[in-house]
Amino acid sequence: MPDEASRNQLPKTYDFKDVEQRWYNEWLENDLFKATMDPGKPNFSMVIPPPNVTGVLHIGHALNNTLQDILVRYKRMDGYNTLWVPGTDHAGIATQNVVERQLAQEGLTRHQLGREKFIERVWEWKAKSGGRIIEQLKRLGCSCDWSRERFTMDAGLSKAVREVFVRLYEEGLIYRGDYIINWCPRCHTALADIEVEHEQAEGSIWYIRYPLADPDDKKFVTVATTRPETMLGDTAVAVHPDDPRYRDLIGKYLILPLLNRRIPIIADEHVDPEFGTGAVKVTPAHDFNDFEISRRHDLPSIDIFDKNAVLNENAGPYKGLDRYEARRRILEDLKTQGLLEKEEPHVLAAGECYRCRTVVEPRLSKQWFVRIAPLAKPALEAVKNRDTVLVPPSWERTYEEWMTNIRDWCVSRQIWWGHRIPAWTCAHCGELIVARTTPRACPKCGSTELSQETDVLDTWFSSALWPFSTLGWPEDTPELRFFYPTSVLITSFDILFFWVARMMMMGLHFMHDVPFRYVYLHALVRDAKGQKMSKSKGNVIDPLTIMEKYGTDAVRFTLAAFAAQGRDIKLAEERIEGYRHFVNKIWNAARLVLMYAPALDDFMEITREKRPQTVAERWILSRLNQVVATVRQALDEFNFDMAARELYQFFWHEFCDWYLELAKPELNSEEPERVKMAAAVALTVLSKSLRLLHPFMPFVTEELWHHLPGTSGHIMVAPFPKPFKDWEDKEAEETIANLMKVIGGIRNVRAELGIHPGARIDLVAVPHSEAAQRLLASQGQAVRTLARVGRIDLLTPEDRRPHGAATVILEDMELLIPLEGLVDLGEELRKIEREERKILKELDKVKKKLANKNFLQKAPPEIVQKEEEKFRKFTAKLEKIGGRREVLRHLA
RNA sequence: GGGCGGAUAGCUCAGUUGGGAGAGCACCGGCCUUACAAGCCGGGGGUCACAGGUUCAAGCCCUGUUCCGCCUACCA
Repeated sequence: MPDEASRNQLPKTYDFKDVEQRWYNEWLENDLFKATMDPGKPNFSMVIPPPNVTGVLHIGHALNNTLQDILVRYKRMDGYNTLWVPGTDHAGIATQNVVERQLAQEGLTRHQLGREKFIERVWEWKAKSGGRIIEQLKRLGCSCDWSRERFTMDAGLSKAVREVFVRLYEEGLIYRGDYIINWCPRCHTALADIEVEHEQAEGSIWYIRYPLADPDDKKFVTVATTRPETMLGDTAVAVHPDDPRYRDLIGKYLILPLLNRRIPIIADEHVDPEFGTGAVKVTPAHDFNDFEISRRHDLPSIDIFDKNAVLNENAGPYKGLDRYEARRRILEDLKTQGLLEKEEPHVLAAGECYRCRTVVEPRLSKQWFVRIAPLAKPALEAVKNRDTVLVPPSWERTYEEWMTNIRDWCVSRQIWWGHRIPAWTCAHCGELIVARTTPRACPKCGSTELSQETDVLDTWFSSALWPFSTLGWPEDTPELRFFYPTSVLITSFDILFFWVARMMMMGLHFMHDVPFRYVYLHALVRDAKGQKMSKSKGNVIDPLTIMEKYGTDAVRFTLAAFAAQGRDIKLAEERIEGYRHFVNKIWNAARLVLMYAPALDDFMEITREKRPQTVAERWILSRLNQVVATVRQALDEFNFDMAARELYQFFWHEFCDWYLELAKPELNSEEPERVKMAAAVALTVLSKSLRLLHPFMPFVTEELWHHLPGTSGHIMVAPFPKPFKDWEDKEAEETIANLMKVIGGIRNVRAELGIHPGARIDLVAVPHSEAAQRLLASQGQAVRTLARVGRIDLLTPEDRRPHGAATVILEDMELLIPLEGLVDLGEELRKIEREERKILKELDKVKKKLANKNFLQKAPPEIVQKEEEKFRKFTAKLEKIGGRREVLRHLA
């Protein structure tokens, strides 16, 4: 804690460098992030979307975790038991790839190392570099309960995975079977449908002739295909049963070119006679549709690829060729034999592995699947009846669409890093055993020769359990009872299906309740031009670099201010620079307020008992009140951008630009009571603003908090401001609004006439109402200070106006600035005529409305009243402008 | 093919029950005014994509069109 002298003396600019580290450590040392389980308080809990252990903090993480931290800090200050569970994901394929690349540098493959040694290597790597992203989250200021950090491969979480797998198997919701799946020839594993990405691209479609085995009037059937190389695995050609072109051929045989295999012509409803030639080659082992057809017609499957998508012995002369080389050769050979009819351009969307971008190969193999329909149904219902609310709600339809058309989930992966599937096969009798613990002997035949399934589970299988596995499930822990379901999940929309949907399914199935009450889906961070950031494009904004450069608070505030619902964030470095200026503004406002802190002695903040005196004081407190309400509501509704903008606008343009300027005369007054009151109001607004800002900018607010008089403890656990009804003051707001018009008008005249900002000018004011008189009487000091006015003379509307004066005309007031010689009366006349025309136009619109009977009848009375008020104001202003115009015409 | 979102100032975007078009940045002009030049003061700039409709009243609601994104899909 700073001593009294340093408390009130701040350096001129804010240096975030040492501050950030210092306060983060202090929060940690004081256990301020730790969850409490006080039964007397409401709960707020979140689980972090676990970043990959391999990961490095990118701008998407920065956004995601900033938003979570804002919410959890807000709730913590607002008196909730808060729990934010952090952790990382083992990211099977990605992590395995990283370690394999390392091995490759040593000239090794994982196969040379063997499974156990390889896994050891991965753990070693994880111990050494796996914590990097966690450290980076700390730099971002995240207030996670680090004592509860979890990893998806931890013993506890692994136990949960086994429990879930076994239970689902016992319930018949997991099965093993030979099906066609997406195979990545580079990662050497099966992928789930959702892990395959489709990008449209220009390609070709080839028309190939398959000769009839017994030619009659027809010699061949032409098929169209985008993948000629798969013809080696063809076991039939299908046509639509009603297609007149082919009806007679059904049941006959074709000779598959190149391999000379006899294959039948079959009839299947699936074939679209309109497309291509209406005849489809059927390759059951390498195409999803063809696989379905083959099952309907009991056709054989011929796998022509090995795990690298290189042609195998079933490909005859093409054995050993890579699939693309094979395609070239096959097309060449067909051409030579006169069987290639034509090639046409064709748009297609080949599937790519989401981890490595290799084109995937549909492949028939033995895999494990989760039967999804029974799990998806309740997950769909939960969103429909709003047990879980998606924000923004536009995602509901997308979610529904996906949940309705979802297919069974392939969960087995042919890699080594992950949760090994708890299934064993008996070498003796072939029995399949699925068990929580390693079985010693086959329950059927008693043999001890059991071999465990070598596949591991999809990483998303374990992350689907995250909201309850991290809280201790399958044990019945106090945390689980206290914090499940979690309050909110904040994540990026692109993992809605990968992760959110699966957590919904698993949560409902195993916990009998949704995993979270709200899901807030934020957008992607793109570059300034709206392009996705990528290393290859070189347009990446690295959060660590910019945090280093502008400070963490500026980065966080920028991300929050741009986090509008349902829209991508286009981020440019200039934005962050702009918000760094805001951080500095806060710093300097605090410096000013603290200069007057000694005057406060015991008085401190404004409370119920201490009533503000001046109109400005009443005004700023009234505005503060509204801001408190707005910020709270915005955060409650996940409108982070609105909350941030409101705070920015209020603090800078109302508190700094107007209140502090208006307060300066008070602060420098000879009367101690006035100084005290002004300082107390300033301190109150500052203190509450800092608390409102703390969730967004934890560091600078904490630093300043400790310099404020009368504070204790840390701002991160100080109460979040609540609105205070007594401070509402519409009258003060109106007065200050009018004062701003007066000062603004005079400043405008000064600027237009090129009067030096330091020079004092005199003012002649003509009030046309009592309110105007009161304003001039009570706010003369403010006008003199903020508009650099010397004398203020008052005239009545009947008095003669001074010659050669610039004019400002308000609704109930004329302001004249006598500047003989400086004012070009001709220009002044033109200006006033311009203004007159503008008001006439406005007045015309109002008149039309008021003349409209329908408007008077149907519009709500308060709107009609408003229009009448406008009519009155415009007329009054016009009258004064007209008078002034006449005067100027005579003079000019 | 199906679905979703966007089009508002030069740029990036707010505008939540329909009721006088806003902010930040950029730009122009003037200021080192004792908190802040990372600042202060002033200023210009918009047929709210287009066409209809509902309404006393539309940036906002409805219909259609154009353009731009994204997601999804087994026309080979």
